[in-house]
Amino acid sequence: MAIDEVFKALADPTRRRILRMLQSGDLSAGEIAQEFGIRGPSMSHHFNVLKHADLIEGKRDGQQIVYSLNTTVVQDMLAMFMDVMQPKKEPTGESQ
Amino acid sequence: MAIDEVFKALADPTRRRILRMLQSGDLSAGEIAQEFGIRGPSMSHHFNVLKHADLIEGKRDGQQIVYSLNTTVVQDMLAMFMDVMQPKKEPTGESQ
DNA sequence: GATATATTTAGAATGTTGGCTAAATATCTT
DNA sequence: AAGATATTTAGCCAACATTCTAAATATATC
Repeated sequence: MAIDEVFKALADPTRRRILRMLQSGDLSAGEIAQEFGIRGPSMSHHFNVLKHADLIEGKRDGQQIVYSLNTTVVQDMLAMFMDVMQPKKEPTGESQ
Repeated sequence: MAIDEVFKALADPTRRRILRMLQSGDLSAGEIAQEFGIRGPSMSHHFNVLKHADLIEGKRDGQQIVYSLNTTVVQDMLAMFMDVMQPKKEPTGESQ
């Protein structure tokens, strides 16, 4: 887990939002992408950054890639931190 | 406190190291800069980013600007987080 | 007030990032 | 195996970040 990668990954609001989405459960690339006004390839890039930071993990399930949070101690702290800074919402939670 | 500014500020290893240095007490711009192989103006830029993120505060004392951590709740969490990720050292602590 | 020291501001150079489109790959269905 | 759907890879470009040098500002000292 390269600390530099983690902080760089967190520097982007889109990626932080992806992490927050995954806090409520696993989601496919498409399900995540849907919530953003961003094309697939750009989303794919964000997934890659998060994977390299070891913050998420992707598993193929049929045609889709299902992403899940890597919940190690550090990443739990991170989740905590992100909750303090910006609580996640219930319904179609969206802000930043 | 703009969350986006905070995460961007933390994205740079030089700035994280500045924060860690200040965890042990206030330091002047020069004292901080001394520890890095980076010119004054570049350091000044980093101080600015940290100030805008409301993570540090600078007060003039004679010819020098003395910087100190802004220790609010969030920033304490941040310190905690950074300690987990990368404990600070005692003597001429350096690694980052 | 002239000179020295500490820091910042301004502006340029270079590298990185985040978005895009087009094309490739993988899987599923017919 | 042809076509549809989901995702990634490759390559491009504009915007932003990090560093630099030169010059400006602020304070201290002679």
